[in-house]
Amino acid sequence: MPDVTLKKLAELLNLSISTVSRALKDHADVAIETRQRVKQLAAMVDYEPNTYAINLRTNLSREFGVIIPGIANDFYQSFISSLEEEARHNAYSLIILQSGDDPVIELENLRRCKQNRLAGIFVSITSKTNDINPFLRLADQHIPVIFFDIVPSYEACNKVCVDDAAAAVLAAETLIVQKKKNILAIFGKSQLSITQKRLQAFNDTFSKYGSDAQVRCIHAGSTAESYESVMDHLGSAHQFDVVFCMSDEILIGVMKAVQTLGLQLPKDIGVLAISEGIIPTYYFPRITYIETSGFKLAKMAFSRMLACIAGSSYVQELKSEPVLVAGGSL
Amino acid sequence: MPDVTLKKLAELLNLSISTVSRALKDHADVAIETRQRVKQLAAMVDYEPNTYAINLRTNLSREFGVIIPGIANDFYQSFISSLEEEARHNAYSLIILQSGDDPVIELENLRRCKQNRLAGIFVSITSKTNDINPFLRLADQHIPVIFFDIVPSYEACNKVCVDDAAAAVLAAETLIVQKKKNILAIFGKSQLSITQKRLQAFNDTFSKYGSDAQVRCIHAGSTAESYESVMDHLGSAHQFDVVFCMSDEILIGVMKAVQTLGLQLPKDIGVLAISEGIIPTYYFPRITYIETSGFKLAKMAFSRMLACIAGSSYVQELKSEPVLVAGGSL
DNA sequence: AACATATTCGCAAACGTTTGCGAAAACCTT
DNA sequence: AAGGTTTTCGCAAACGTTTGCGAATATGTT
Repeated sequence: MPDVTLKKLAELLNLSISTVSRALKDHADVAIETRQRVKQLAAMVDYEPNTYAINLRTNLSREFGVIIPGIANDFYQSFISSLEEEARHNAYSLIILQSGDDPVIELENLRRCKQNRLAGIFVSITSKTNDINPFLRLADQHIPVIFFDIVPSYEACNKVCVDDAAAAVLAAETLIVQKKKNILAIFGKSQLSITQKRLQAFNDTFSKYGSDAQVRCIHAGSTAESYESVMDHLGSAHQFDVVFCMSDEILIGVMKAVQTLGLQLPKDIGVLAISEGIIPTYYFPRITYIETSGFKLAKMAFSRMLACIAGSSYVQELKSEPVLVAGGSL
Repeated sequence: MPDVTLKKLAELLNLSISTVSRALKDHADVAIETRQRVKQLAAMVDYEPNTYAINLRTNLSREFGVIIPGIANDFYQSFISSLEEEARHNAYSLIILQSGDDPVIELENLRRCKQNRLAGIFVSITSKTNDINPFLRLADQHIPVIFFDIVPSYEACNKVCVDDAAAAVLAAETLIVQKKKNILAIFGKSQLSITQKRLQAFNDTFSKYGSDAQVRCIHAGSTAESYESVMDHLGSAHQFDVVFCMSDEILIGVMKAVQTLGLQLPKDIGVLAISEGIIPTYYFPRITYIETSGFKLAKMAFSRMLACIAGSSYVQELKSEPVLVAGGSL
């Protein structure tokens, strides 16, 4: 039984296509009993409206594009998971496009979003994206673009991201309250804006409170580098009482080192991280962390998207407030 | 500058719509120089064909649906990541639908796939799905369905999954070769077919080789349960020399317990897991595991899908061969 | 120069749906 | 019973594209 269309239904019912169409959407123009006849048959033969015809006719789409560097990341995972739920509840679907942190593929993905005339796009740009004009141009085509997580710096556009500064401040305050005096703080690649923001706010906070803590800041570009650094610094007779990790990636390296050295948390060393929230539960005791959850961000991004579709034309930068989740590592 | 269509191009060039359409796809019926004129203008004004019109006209789609219980899972993450790459290279897109392990939502998602007349769908069913007829009926609509990972048991359908038995056999053989004598083996929920297959093959292998190893099999339905079990069994003066984990979920619980008890790998206890491959790298030493990678599975699933679209009508059950990845935990 | 063939292009229908508008039929109102 | 409303429905155009077919023009052959 191939595709059943409005035309077929109309023939079967001795009605016109328009009447069938209207009946199915409870249009007041068609008699109640006719509506029921139509709906009954439609259900019987498993009629499903052809989305392509609808989208063509209405020039509207119920699909959002999501362009991200890569899906294999706890943050994007929770973001997408949450976004998909929101979308589904609003009868939208999600199309996932990975750019592999390659601006060329990213552009190609953007082209496809445009070609598919999607209802809107969520995008987390690659670390190498420097021209965001192609994105902004979509706004002219009435395709709203919401940047999230990794967002362009200066331009006027819709952004939804973690409040990096607030997270770092909260981390620093936590350490100060806990009276940690010798802190090993590990940050990511120094050229990344996220690193710069967190590092700056972290250090500023210690100054602001006039803390006398010794803070040793180092950079690690990967889990492996993070591991090596910690092995070096915590090797023997170290003087640190806590390690701060800027990200999950770094936390993993730190915890590997902790295991290698056979250190006990929090007796031998404390650990505090900024994290998406999954990784900290993998260890004992559970790591204390500042949460930068993709879930919340997705909700914010989605409602911003709906606002844009509804006509809101002004741009806005939203930040998700980080919270401290206490584990047993401090 | 709103949408530019073939008609607009035609007017601008003083050509007919058909000629413009043909020119853009290098049809031999249109003069070489005309083609170039057309293409040039099209590039200039950023023309993008309207996908909806094309799909409607050709009754073809370049989108695949992916229905999974939930995206927040390392296995699905690597599967989707890999599948998206394959899709992109073949000019397809991926629509992600989560069923939240709820058969009702799963059915709803299926309906949407049908409504969108997708080119095909990949589905990993929920643990509670018992009627797969709705899926099979899509085949009548010429929408190929490829089941992956969690697949229905008996019916004739296209399945691509991990070779559970082979993975368990390989695990058992590894333990036998390493001359482990006291084995604590932790499996998932006993009613899951994946658990049954792995448990059976695991035990059978010890029998087959006439091993004299003591194997204690227990079940754990979650990471937390896994943690508790290990705490009980490895608490004090235990006699085990190795713990086998059927899955990542279980491995995480085991490793938490190992950390809680302050055990050193592999000196105090050995650990072997069946895993997707990410989690084992989070620990020191890296956990030795049998790999059941989502990447490989995705490639297999995708090529099977292409075959189906190309007309292959027979169904097939494909299994991905597991491999042993040596870490330092044995 | 006459004809055949090749090249280049346009007409028009079709895909399945939505929707403004008008027509027919039914129902009131007086 | 005549006019006015309301209810119920169908006609036809439109969305942007593809494609079979035929027409017009150009090219080749004798």
